[in-house]
Amino acid sequence: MTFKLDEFLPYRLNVAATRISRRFAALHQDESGLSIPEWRVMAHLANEGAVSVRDIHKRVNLDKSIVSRAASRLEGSGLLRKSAHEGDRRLISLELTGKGHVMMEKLGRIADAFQAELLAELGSHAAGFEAGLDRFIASGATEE
Amino acid sequence: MTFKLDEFLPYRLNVAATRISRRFAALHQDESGLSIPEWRVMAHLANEGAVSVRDIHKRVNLDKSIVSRAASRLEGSGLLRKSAHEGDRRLISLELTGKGHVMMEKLGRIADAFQAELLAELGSHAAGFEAGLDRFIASGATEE
DNA sequence: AATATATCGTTGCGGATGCAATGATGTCAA
DNA sequence: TTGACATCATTGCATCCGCAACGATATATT
Repeated sequence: MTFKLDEFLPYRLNVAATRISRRFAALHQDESGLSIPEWRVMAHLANEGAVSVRDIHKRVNLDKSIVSRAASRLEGSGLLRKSAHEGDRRLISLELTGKGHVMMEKLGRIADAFQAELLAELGSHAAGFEAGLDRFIASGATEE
Repeated sequence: MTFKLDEFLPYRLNVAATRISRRFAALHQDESGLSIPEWRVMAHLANEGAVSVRDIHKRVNLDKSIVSRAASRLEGSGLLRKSAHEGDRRLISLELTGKGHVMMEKLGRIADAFQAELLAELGSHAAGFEAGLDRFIASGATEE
């Protein structure tokens, strides 16, 4: 048996992703209480303004149902607002509330600091690592 | 707002890991029917012989409960055998059956081929990518 | 205009996950 | 020896996830 799990890229990638996610969660969890899907929705809205569930679903690698439920929870917490899209009544516009913007202000800073920390850990391997990630992310992309 | 989700390493890492896992699942799923936890347990047993639930839990980044349930399913499929550890009756020895070894023979080849494919996709970035993964994997390790 | 087809968001449901008991067994110290 | 504490595997339970309906609305075709 030549195969070694420890050297298997899918396994290694999964372990690394899990650990990094946990480290990041530990940094913001107390303050934000956001789950990963909630965090992604918020982060996307912070940059994009008013957007539909479908837009987020496509841009942020989350199933429609997950975006929908995350949005409902965030609405319940007063972090975002849902409103009818004028013109196409199938769509729903999601946008951050004032409270949501305040939170994302803080989380953005925490995230930027963490990103810098990770890049420092990568050191000279950062460029190669990012390039590799790009290839793997592109490899399974849902083409449109 | 300076923060961009697309450039955020935890996000990128998660997306890459998910896509690679799906690609690998698509390669072996029809033949094996194994979930990720089941695959990890099998792969570990193929290399290590008789081992306890706890050993796998520590070596393979899975919760005890997940290992336990995966092992029960695999036992039901006739791929592994549970037996009492002589000496310490708290422990349970897990080991592949003949059928399990046959399956891992095939899966090992599939996995090796996929690994080669991924390394080819990384091309010149492979070394940097692996080095980066090493750092991130080490960074959250459960020290002992 | 009327019907068929496509798209959007939500919800149901089966299964997986993670964490905290639980019961059984081992170890250590008085 | 006895009792306190640690360790192991399993199980319960709340939650989350992914997929497949579903109802509502838009678009395309005739």
